[in-house]
Amino acid sequence: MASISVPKAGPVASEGQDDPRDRILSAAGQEFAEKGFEAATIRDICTLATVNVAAVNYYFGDKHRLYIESVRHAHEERSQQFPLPEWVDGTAAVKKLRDFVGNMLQRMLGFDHPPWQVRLMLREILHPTDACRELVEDYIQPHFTVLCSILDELTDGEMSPPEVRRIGLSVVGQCFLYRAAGDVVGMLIPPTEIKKLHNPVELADYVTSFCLAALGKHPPLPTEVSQNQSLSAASGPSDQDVKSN
Amino acid sequence: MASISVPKAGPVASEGQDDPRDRILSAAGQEFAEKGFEAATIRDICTLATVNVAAVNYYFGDKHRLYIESVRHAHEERSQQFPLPEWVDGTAAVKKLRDFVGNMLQRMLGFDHPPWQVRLMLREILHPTDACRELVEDYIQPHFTVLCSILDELTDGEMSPPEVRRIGLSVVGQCFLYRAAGDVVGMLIPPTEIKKLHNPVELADYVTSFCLAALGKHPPLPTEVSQNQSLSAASGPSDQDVKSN
DNA sequence: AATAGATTCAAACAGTCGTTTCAAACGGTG
DNA sequence: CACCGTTTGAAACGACTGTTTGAATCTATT
Repeated sequence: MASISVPKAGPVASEGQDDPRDRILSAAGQEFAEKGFEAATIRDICTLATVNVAAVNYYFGDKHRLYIESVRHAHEERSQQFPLPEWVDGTAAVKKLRDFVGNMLQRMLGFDHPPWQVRLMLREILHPTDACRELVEDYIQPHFTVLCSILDELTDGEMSPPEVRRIGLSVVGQCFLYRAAGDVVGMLIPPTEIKKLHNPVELADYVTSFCLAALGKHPPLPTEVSQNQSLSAASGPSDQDVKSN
Repeated sequence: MASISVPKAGPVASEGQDDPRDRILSAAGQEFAEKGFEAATIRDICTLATVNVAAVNYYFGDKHRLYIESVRHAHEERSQQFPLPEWVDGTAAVKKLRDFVGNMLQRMLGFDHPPWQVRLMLREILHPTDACRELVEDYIQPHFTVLCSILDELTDGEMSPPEVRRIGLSVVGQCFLYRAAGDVVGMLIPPTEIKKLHNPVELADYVTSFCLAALGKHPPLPTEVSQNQSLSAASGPSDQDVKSN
C-alpha cells in the first residue's frame, strides 16, 4: 500500500559542503531553535536554505523527521566543537573540576551570542520529544558521568554514588540557570555586574570554588575568586580544551 | 475609524466563580502551558472552557492579549497559593534560608504533578515575550530580593551585594534545574534514587546544607542530611508556610 | 410586556500551513 | 546523441488557523 518513492535517508550519499541536505539541516536548526517546532515553517526554512519547499519532503520525508535529524545534527556538531577535556594521568581533581566547569560554561554560554545548536538542544531538554533520548544518551549522559567521576575522585570515595550525583546536579544547575533563564537573570542583575561577575571565566572560578567550599576542600566563601588568582591562572590552561595525547 | 465594539477589559464587571471569562483564562493557561503560544489553538481552548470560539475575541480581543492575561492570571494565582514565608523577629537566618528554599521548591515542584501555572511561567522565563517583564517585577524579583536579604543576614554583611546576588543565583539554580530539566534529570538518575533524594523535602535540606557549607556556616558535605535530623525536624515548621501575625 | 444592552451561537472569511503533484532540468552512461 | 534515474521547480491541494459577522438568545430595567 505504501506508495512509490520517499527516499529513506537521503537519496544519494553526498558529502559536499554545500549540498542541499546540509543547507536544509542548518536552516532548520536555526528556525526550530528560534521559533520552536510548530512556529517554524517549512517555507521559511527552505527560503533560508535557498531550496524549494518540496526539497524537505524529498530529503527528509516530513517536517517531524526533519526536526529529529536537525536535533541530532546540532548536538553532533556541538560535541566536536567543544569536546570533553582530556587530562594527563595524575592531574589534580580540583583542576579537573575547574576545567570541566569551564568547558561546560563555554559550551552553554559561548563567547559570542550563543549559536543555534545550544538553543535547539535547550528546547529539547525543556520540552522533550522523540529526539530527547538520543540527545541524553549521546551528549548529556557522558558529560554527566565524567563530572561525577571527578567529584568521586575529589572526595576520595567518601560519598555514595547517589550523593555524588546530587552534588553533580548542583554544579550543573548553577550553570544551567544562566543558559536557560539568562534573560531573566539579566533583569535581576545590573548590567555592569553581569559583565564583571557573570561571564564564563568568572563563573567557572566561582562555581568551582562554591562546590569545593561546600565539600570542605577549600576555604569557605567569600574568597576573592574575582581576582582570578586562585584557580584559573595558577593551574595552567583551563578555558581552552586541554589535551595531552 | 476604529470600528464598533471590542470591549477593552471585559464587557461587564462579573465576579462569579464560573463566569466565562475565568473559564477561558483557566483553559487558556492549561493549553498555553502544555503546547506553547503557537501550537495552542483558540478552538481547543474554547472547547475546554465550554464556550464558543467567538468568546475569546469578545472578552480578550485577540489571542495575544488572551495569552498576556493568562500569564498574569497564572502568577497571581500561584502567588497566593504559595505566599512568601513570614518570620517572627529574631528568627535565625539559617532557618529562614531553609524555609525559603523549601517554599521555593514547593512552589516549583509541588506535591503532586506540577500545575499548569508553573509550566506557563516557565515558558515565559525560557523564551520571554511581552508578558515577561510583569512576571519578573511582580513575582520573581520580590522573591529573589528576599533570598538575597536572608543571605546577607546570614553572612553578617561580609559579602558585597553583587556577591550575595551570585550566591542567590546558585541557590535558585540548583532548584531551577529540577523544574526546567526535570525530565532529563529523570533520565540521569535511577527512579528509586529520585524518590529517596530528589523530592521537595530532601532537596530543601540538601540545597540549604550545600549553601551553608559553602559559606562556612555548617560542616562540609557529606553530612547525613538525608536522615532529616539537622534542619527540617529540629527547627519547627518548614514545609508549610510560616506565618506569625 | 416592551425595550435596550450584554452575551452566545453557528457559519463563514481570508490566510497560512504541511504536503503533494507532475513536468522540467540535470548529470552521468551506453 | 539517446537514455536513465536523480534532483529541482512552480503550482496546487485539503486542512486548519485566527478572526469576523450578524442574527439569536438572555438579562435586567422601564
